[in-house]
Amino acid sequence: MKRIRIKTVLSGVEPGTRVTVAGWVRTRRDSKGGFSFLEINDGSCLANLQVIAPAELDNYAGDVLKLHPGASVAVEGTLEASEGAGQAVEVRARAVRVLGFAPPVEYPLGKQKVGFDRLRELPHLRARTNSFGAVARVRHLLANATHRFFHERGFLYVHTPIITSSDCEGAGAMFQVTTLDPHTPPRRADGAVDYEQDFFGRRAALTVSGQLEGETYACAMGDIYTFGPTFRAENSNTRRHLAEFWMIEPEMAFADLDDDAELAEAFLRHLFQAVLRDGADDLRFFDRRVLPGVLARLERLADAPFGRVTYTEAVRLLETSGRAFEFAPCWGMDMQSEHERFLAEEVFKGPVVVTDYPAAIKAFYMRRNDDGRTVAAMDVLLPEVGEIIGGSQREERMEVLEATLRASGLNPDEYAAYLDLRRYGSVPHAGFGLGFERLVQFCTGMHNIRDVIPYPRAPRLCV
RNA sequence: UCCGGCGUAGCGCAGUGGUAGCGCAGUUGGCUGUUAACCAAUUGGUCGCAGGUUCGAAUCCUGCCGCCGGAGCCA
Repeated sequence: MKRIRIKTVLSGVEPGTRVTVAGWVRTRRDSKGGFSFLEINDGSCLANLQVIAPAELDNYAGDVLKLHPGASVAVEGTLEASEGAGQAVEVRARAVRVLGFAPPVEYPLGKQKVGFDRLRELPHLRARTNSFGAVARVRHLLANATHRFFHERGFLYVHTPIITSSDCEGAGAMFQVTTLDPHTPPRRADGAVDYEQDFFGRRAALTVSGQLEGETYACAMGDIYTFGPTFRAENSNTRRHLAEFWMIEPEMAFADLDDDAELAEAFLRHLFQAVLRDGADDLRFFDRRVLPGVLARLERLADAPFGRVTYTEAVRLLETSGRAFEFAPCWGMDMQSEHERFLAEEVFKGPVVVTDYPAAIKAFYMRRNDDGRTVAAMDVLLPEVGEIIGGSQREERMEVLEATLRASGLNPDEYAAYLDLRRYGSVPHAGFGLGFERLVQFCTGMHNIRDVIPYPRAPRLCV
């Protein structure tokens, strides 16, 4: 079918031009003046295209008057300046071809309001709503802006594995991958399941992070990034967690924590500017219908310089703030979200990078600082959301890394490959991780993370 | 996982012990270059499931299931 997208039609096609558009009917209004109005949406943009379907059409009574929300049509006609007030242009149809009717009694997305909860039960249809169409477009923009940003800076996109051998991933809750029969798995003499007979000859699971594999490529290619799905089997029931989510993880060789923080700041600013530039219509929709103020928030952040503070200074700021927190701040604690928000919203009044956390509350791979009690870690905190990025300079000194592994109760033998990077031509390197859905959540103002990914997976949710 | 809230018509909701309601959608009719169209009529419910208290339960109690919010964990 030779069709033109509605986005294109609405962005400057000359009145008088013959066009063919195709899409789904949002609403139909009949006029006794001898025609019907059809509002058509094809997903290319938020706006609908108004179609004038004259009663003279052969199939007016037979088809057009039977169109309801959800029906699909192809319309051939002429673009005209609109006589009505709601739109600049409209298409006067010479032919309306029905591709598929949508029975109004059955179709769940009519003209009535449908809540996000209900739409979550209809993942195959919810992209046809204004909200989820807008989310899908913004999500695409952000993904595209991510690749552009790293490509322009010479970062290599590395595809890290989805299935990993669990031995090397630490103790997080993982989804096991197996082809063994769960009822009658092969057993070893001691009664344990014999994973040597499993598909991979050993236990395997879905990845929780591409970082370790990303580091191996950074320690050969220089600057790399990963952008792929990750999986956590934790029983988290919150509006900020998914069992399957996408993560962006850059990793830079010959880089320290300062380089890392600079990259994070430039990256976020690039993303905000890209979505403001290319997603303006959708952002206005979110600002109007989802979260008033989300647009101004993005505009503020797109140019705001990031604050910078060490964890130790941050705790002092919290302690001397005079603010009564639910959890009293003290050195050594993990920062609560109330603390993070206070720092970003009231102290720095903008994004802030907190660095050099206590070693005790951070992962084994983060580089020990000379003070012996902190590590070169950073979190980027945003107003109103808290942490959006977590990163660190990695420990590149083999003896220190080995000692930390042991102290963490981990077996260095299982990290042989990771240690090899330090054994052979070790270099300082640093990176961070950004949860993509939380970024989409932040930019759209959508409240629940399950509504910014097409098919959300969470405890008891795999529709 | 813990705490709190909710579950009533296709959808969004009201109804705190006495015959189950409103709005939207649907259907029918009317009207109109309409645009969240409007006006009138009308269809539609085993009140999440199971048990209990009571003359009587959507309403009170217990258990279960599901969803939402907050917390923890984190991204």
